Amino acid sequence: MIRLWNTRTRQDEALQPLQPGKVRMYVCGPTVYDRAHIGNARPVVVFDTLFRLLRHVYGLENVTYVRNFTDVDDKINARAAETRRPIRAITDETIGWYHADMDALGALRPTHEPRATDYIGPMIAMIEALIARGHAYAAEGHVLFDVRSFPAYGALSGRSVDDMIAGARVEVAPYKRDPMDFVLWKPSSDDLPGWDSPWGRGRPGWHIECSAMSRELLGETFDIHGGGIDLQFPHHENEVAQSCCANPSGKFANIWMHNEMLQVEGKKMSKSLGNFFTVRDLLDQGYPGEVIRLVYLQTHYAKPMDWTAEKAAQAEATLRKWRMLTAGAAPGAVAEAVVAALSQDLNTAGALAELHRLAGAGDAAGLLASAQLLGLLEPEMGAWAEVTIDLAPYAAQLGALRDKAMESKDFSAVDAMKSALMAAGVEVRMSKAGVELLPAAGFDPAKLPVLA
RNA sequence: GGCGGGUUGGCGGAGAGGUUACGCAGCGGAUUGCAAAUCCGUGAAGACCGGUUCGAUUCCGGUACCCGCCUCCA
Repeated sequence: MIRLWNTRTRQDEALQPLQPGKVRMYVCGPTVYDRAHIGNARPVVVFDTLFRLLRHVYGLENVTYVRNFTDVDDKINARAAETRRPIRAITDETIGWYHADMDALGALRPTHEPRATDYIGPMIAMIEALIARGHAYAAEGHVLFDVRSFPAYGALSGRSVDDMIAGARVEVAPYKRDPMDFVLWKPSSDDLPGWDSPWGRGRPGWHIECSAMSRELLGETFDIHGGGIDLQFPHHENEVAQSCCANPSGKFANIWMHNEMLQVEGKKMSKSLGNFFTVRDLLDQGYPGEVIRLVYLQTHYAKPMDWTAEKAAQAEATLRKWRMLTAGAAPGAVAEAVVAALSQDLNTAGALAELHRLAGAGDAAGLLASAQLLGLLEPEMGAWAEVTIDLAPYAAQLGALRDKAMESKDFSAVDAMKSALMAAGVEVRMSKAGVELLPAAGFDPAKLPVLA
């Protein structure tokens, strides 16, 4: 039994699939105009982990996961104008980057990754239905959603239309009936991408794509809708309004899940503070994707997460240890305690504690299988931890120096070499049995001492 | 101003109304030429003020501080 915190009802609820035995999930994906930053990656890892849990519990073929690409947006248009490149070239390239970067974090590809521009027809149809039902109106080439026509508007994010207007930082366009009315369709000038519609050549507003694509691919109602908490308002609120008003059933997503934001070294990530990183930046700096993933999993998804270099170093040390312990082992059964922790509102930190327990008990098979449920210790993600250089000659030389020193009682040469090895991130183990060298956290072959 | 979230030991970070979280670091011991690794043992917490309770870090109320959204940037 999987329990999840539903931000819509503000309650902890048991996941009871609307179609018994089959789970359908929709997560808001990126607007593709630039590299994904590490904040964008958090929902990817969070919902990938949920996807993996769902597949484990319900079976691979019984979970449908949809994550969209927003490839029509004014940010993309601006990027195209500024670089003088075709829009499609920018979105195709960015999608390629996104795939490469998220793959590196061990995120499985969703079942469907629809592009908004492939669903303009369904969007137009949905907008027409909203007009026909009296929830939207056309004005000056725009189509707007009439928020006063949907009494539940604001319920998802816990606001009321009147409160929001009191806050009054809303753009009041003359053609709006109510300041909170939002755009479903807007006109495009000749230099902007546009599609023919009953309201003239134009393009969709931001929110309608998720309503249209989720209905096409998952149906009017589905089980889980996810995304960052920053999307709760207005994006998700507007999705709810559109879908509930356009769908004959009047229903939409059952459980809403929102992940909290990410900070860097205790501060909001921003370009002005110089703490803005893309996933690719971190990968290029030498942080393995698996290490980044483990850092993410250490914090419960509903709490703010802080990215720090210190955490990454600890995560790297942990993964090295686990990889060493499980080297050559075949995955056994996934530990029940790990599934139980994840089933409790995706308690990844609790699941990791269980992994530490398995490691402490020396259960390599259980550790491997359980870690892989979390997307860790996957064989294809372990290249970074593999020893690419043979340390045996170093061990031999250190051993020889040590043997000499045992007789002469002068250990200075041994200590010097040991220090050099440790500076290169090598763990030095000397015992009666001999000398053993292992790569440890921060291992850097370039720093190894020169052999005599 | 409106709405939402957070505050746990040196650091990170969970669960549970009463019994050891866990990881890293620390301390004592074994071991070691010295270390490392390993093993054994061990100290350390719940922002603040009230309330409910036999008992709260865990429930309720308030205060303070921090963060996010409401506005292009997640």
